[in-house]
Amino acid sequence: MRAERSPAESDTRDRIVQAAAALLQRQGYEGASVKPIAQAAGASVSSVYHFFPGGKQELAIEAMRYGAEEFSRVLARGLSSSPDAAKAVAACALLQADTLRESDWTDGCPVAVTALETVGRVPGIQQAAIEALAHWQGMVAAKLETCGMPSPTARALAGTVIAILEGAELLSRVTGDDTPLNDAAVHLAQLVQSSLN
Amino acid sequence: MRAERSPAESDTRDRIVQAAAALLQRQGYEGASVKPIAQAAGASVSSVYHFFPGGKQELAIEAMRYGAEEFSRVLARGLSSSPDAAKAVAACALLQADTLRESDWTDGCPVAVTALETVGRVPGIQQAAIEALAHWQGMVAAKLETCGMPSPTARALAGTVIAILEGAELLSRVTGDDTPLNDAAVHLAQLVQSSLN
DNA sequence: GCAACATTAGAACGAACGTTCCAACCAGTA
DNA sequence: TACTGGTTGGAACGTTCGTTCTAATGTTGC
Repeated sequence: MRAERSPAESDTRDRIVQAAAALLQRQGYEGASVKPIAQAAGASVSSVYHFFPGGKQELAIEAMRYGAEEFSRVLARGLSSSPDAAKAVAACALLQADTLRESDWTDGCPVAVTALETVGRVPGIQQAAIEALAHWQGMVAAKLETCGMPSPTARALAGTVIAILEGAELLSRVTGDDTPLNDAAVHLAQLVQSSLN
Repeated sequence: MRAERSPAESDTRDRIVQAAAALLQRQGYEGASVKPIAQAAGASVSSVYHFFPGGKQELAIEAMRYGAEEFSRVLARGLSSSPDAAKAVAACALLQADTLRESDWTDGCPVAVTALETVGRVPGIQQAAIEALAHWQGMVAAKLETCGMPSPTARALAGTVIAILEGAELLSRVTGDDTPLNDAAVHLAQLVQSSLN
């Protein structure tokens, strides 16, 4: 019937990537082992190695890319929520707080843990993390420029905005309390506002 | 001769804790295994289990406390570097950038990776992380209050200050570039300054 | 010297790790 | 029906994990 690619198998590959992304952001690279990933995806270990001949490392890189895109969409939604960059950036923090709270403090940034854990030891993962962070920074910088901020200033501030989001998420996840992210939202707006003057 | 406690054995215990702290912040909880820790400490595995009957978990908790105190000293040095809270907080970021750069991006926050990795799964570690973060936040808040900021405002802002430090360190470590921390220093000063008005 | 003690080296444990392999399973095509 | 090629289940590989155990090793007080 379908002549897309195959009957329904490529669906398995997607499930594996999603399950890997979920486990990676909860337990990190070393903590998320292959068997539980396959189990969570409703697949078998052989399927994992069939679709990812590069093994766990290749899967982790693709899972990180997948998670990074998901996070990009959340960021995009927050950034487009208001023409005012200060309000938009604050909305990102609040959106993140919602996502995090509703998922019992599990669905956060898919890059932080895995990247920190493997810095300088798994180049492919580090590279994927760098690209994700740069992409997010670019998104925020673009928003800031639409409000008249000069490009270099915007890039630097965007970096700190990402840093605040990452740091506040860390605090919120560890303490199991969304106060840090909510406070960060206020301070983000304040910082951006004072930079636009 | 010495009647302190014992001849030189408790020195071994300290070395184990230090080695564990170092490996934990580089590779996280799952990534830092017991044998390499003992090896790095110049001790044997039996010594680890002799001093820490609770095993890896007990060792990790104490190592995190040790690392957290070290980080507290860096923070204290930065905070006392200027009577102006804005400048003092910025100095913390620059100090962190120095430490990180000089150690080839390894000696950073001893809490972030391990805590994120074990959120909701190793209560003892999470608790130690919460205490460390709260302590640092308290230090920053105290500094802000000396500049006349009301206590609740200071506490909230101090939380975001810690978040920025953590987030910027994440970016710097992953990218291997101290630009995020240097930019964060500028924005930290700016944020605190605008909050003091 | 000897007994009592804390400390250590090294082997050993079962469990879990990432990975590989092969036999069975399906589609779709002839 | 047979054949083909992508997909899967399950067993098996060697390695490493955290942990335990037993001797041997100091070191301290008598």
